[in-house]
Amino acid sequence: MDIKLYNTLTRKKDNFIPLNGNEVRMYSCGPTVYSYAHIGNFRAYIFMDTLKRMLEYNNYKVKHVMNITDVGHLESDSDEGEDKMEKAARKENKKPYEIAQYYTDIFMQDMEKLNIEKPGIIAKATEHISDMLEFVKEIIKNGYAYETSKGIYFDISKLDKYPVLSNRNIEDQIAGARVEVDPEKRNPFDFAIWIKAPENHIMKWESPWGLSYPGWHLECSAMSRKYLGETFDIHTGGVDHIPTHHENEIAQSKGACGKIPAKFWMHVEFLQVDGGKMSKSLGNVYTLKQLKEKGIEPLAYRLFCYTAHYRTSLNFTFEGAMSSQKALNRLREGYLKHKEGNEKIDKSVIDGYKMRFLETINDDLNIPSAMGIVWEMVRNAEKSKQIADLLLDFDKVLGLDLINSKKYIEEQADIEIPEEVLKLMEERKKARVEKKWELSDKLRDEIQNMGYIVKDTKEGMTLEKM
RNA sequence: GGCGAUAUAGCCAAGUGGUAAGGCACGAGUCUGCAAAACUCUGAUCCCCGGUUCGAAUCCGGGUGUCGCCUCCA
Repeated sequence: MDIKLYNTLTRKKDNFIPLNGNEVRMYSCGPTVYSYAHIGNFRAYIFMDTLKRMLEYNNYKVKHVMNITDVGHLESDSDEGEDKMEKAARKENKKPYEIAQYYTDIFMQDMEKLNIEKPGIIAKATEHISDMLEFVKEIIKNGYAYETSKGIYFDISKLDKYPVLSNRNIEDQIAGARVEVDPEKRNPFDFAIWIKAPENHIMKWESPWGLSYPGWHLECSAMSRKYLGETFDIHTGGVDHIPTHHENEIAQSKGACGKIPAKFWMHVEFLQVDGGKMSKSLGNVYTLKQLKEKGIEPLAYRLFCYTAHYRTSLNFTFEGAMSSQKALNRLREGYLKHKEGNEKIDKSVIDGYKMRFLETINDDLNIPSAMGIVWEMVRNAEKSKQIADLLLDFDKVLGLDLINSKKYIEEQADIEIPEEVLKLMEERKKARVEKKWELSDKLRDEIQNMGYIVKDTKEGMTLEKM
């Protein structure tokens, strides 16, 4: 079945056909590991993972590369300010490499909690310095770069077209910009591909221009080519990458190889918080850990991301995240009911679900719409193993780890209960047998005051931590 | 100022020409001694104005609001 994907390069949904047979080569812009990744960052990685799963569901083999930026990303996405890594290192009084390792580890753990499949190749910038240096030399050799006192700059006037991803008019941009232009640059939008290191700079390498370090955009050009070749199928990132990072990446690759590296450029819209931007000054930059503290599982956040299409901005609120947590719990219970069901469902119904699901995910990864089908199945009054199996099949794309539903439900119930609460439980049980309802209600209140909610089910009393 | 998005029920949101998916909340009901949970049922004509069309949330024009990028916070 045809797959359609929205391509920022062409500004429309294009038919997706891999360049090389059954193999899809995909590159995703990964994190700059100078701090904790927040839920906005993870929206992008959840998208990247779901896209990859969708392609695999269509029987493609996906070769997936993600970078880890551990050098060269300056405070500004262009080439102003201090290196983010070094700034964090100074602040935390550690070495840049320690900072990188620490935040990379946490990042990978968070990825796992979100059930994001680890990309086959994870490329660290600092481990590819020689590849990048080689890339710079090629750009220079082809006449697309020049040296200044600060480093090697890419000369965008040598390109047939810049920018290619957006319709910006360079002159208008310059007129509206408030940044002072480096007088050594030939064009205001020229950017550094290689930066000469100041005396006190820690991360630096030998090069024909002395001790220096790579510009941020360079790593993606060099590493994507190394692992995926000069041209590959898909490049993913956040919308913030469109105007500078990806634009410059394309410029560099054209400078070195004369080609736009990826056929499809796919961008995830931003996550908003409480209707506005997430920003440190507002104190609303949340991490997965903070969500967890409020009782929202990472997988519930994943499901939350599925409420909106990846190309529309999604408004995060704790209320909204809680609703996804509840929905996830119901989804798990619904799955288990089907798993234990014995109804026979007509094959045409099952095939219908499957066909609609495939159609909708193949239409530019319309997961919100696909979830509508999932709920329709879950709510089907005829409880059937066929539906349970199909839900698991769909979960190959959704990545909600439904197969472990039981485990998650048990984990939520499996809490340590203090002695006193257990004692009150026993008393209440007795009261209920004796039908002393007033006493029973009183004991329930007492237990609740200690932080536990009592539920009377057919199987007996259960406790839930508040 | 430039560029780009977006505006659908209380909230989060699908839906690109034929009379509005889904989730959560609310309300009603089933169950329960009661409650909770679970399950079932219930709600919108789609920012405003004008146009095209037999027919528009969906296309066009003009407004207005919100958001993002260009500029430090993603």
